[in-house]
Amino acid sequence: MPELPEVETYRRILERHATGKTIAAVSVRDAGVLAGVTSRALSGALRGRTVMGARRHGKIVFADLGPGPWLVLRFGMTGDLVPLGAGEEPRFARVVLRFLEGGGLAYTDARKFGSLALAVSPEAYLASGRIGPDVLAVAPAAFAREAARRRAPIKAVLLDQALLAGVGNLYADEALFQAGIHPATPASRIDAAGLSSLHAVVRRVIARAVAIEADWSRLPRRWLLPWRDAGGPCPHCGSPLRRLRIGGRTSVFCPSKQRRRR
DNA sequence: TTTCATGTTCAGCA
DNA sequence: GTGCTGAACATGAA
Repeated sequence: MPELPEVETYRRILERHATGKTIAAVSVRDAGVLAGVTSRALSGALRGRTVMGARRHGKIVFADLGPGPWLVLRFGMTGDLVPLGAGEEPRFARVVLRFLEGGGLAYTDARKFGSLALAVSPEAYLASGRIGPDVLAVAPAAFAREAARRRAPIKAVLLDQALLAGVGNLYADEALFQAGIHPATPASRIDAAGLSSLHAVVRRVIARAVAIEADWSRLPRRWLLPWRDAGGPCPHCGSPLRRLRIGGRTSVFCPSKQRRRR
């Protein structure tokens, strides 16, 4: 279940369960999740290396293995990172790492939209893809300036990883809900102050979700997300929530709180 | 059986 | 070249 808050919990899992440990074995159960590397090359590059730590940028996790290439983990729609005891192997495990000291980690991904890759460094990897600054790190003015020249719906702009890395479909809906902005509003129709405050809302929403470790049972009941799937009433005004397809993704919003502008 | 899905990428069009 | 939209990817769950 990976947007930035979920991916941050994966980073912590990696840090907690792998830091200081040495990779003894790499089992690729489905090479379909490997990007730009063969099973053999991945195993060769990882075996014998010690995990020094883990970084995150947007929805991407980088495992620091000391001198040599970094391991890059992306989670697609259904990726997860699962700590393993001896002999365990979860459903949908695609790659399994076992540590010399015992235990292991499984990279699971039912739909296989995620990927594992090797990179010279996080910086090199990010520069070669089109990944913008992490949403928790970028300055509001920079976001407002960029977004103001887009004519696409604000919802699509929030999801553009080249502009803001880390915002996904669900938290984008939450932020627009809290900001009172209709998801189909052309970004260029929102003034600078509106874009800046939207940016602040996005950061607050994502920071809060990180703080509760992306545990949805702990989401505030006044948020949209607990009610989003049920199509249930707006937690503020009771209006039936509405759904709309924007930029190929489903948007859920409150038609009364988020009025359409054009 | 059909529809939908927390992401990314690419072809095609204006 | 630029910006935008929609399809495709592979698969499980409702």
